[in-house]
Amino acid sequence: MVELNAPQLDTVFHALGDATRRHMLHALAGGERTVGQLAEPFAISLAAASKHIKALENAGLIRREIRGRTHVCRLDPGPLASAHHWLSFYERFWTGRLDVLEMLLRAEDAGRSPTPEGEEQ
Amino acid sequence: MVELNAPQLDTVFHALGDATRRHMLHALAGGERTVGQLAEPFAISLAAASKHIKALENAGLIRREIRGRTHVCRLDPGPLASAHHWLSFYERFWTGRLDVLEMLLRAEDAGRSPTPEGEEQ
DNA sequence: CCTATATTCAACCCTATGGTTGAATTAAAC
DNA sequence: GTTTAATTCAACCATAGGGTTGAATATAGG
Repeated sequence: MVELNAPQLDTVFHALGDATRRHMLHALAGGERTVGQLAEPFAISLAAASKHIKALENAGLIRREIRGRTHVCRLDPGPLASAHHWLSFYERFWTGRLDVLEMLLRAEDAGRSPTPEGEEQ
Repeated sequence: MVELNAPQLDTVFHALGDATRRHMLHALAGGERTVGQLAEPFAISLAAASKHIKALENAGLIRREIRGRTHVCRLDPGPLASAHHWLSFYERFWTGRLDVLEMLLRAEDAGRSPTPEGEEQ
């Protein structure tokens, strides 16, 4: 999996922070879609949809292939995998694996100022 | 796990779309931190840091407890779990589980216009 | 009480974002 | 070759975002 650096995570999470774009990704999970097809469900102009698609493309979430006068988009799961992986770091906080949690906290928190003692009990 | 609705996913992903805020979350993975402690690593004003923290709080990613004159923040993993879960929908696209992928595509894509034939080979 | 500390509030600035409309581009269709 | 269709481009508008500074708030400590 490709580890995204900070600026790339910025653009990926930013792209995901919009319901229209998330909906477009979901549509693309069903296979290739043209710009027109992606725009169709929304009550916005094609130009606006085009900007959303460009944001997704910019984040690397989709790839575009120009076939004649239509632009065909397809999902590129790589950045989604990276975002998923980034979030996985915090997985121990919502699973019951408190043993792992504590170990990691000890390790990562070592060498810090007064170091608060509470540590999520 | 709490399923976040669209507006909540908006705020969560938006909050994650900033390196400063992601860094703050990472710090909070090490235990409780005050506003001052969270702000310290960054070359920004305390007011700016306060806004970032408010964005995280607004997204439900952190909780704040006011102890005297200091505000102590701690991670709330719930929304991270929801974001992670949201991304998991796409997991089949980056894992090798093409069998599952194809089944799901067939199911979800049923009843759609010309239905492109390519379907990510 | 007075002072120092921790944090927010308010006003402001600049840039980015998401939307619009109308013109431009490109290719398919006839 | 003219028309129609699929997209983008450019200019514009309003609002949100992230930053600043200076004043306000509230509490801890002498």
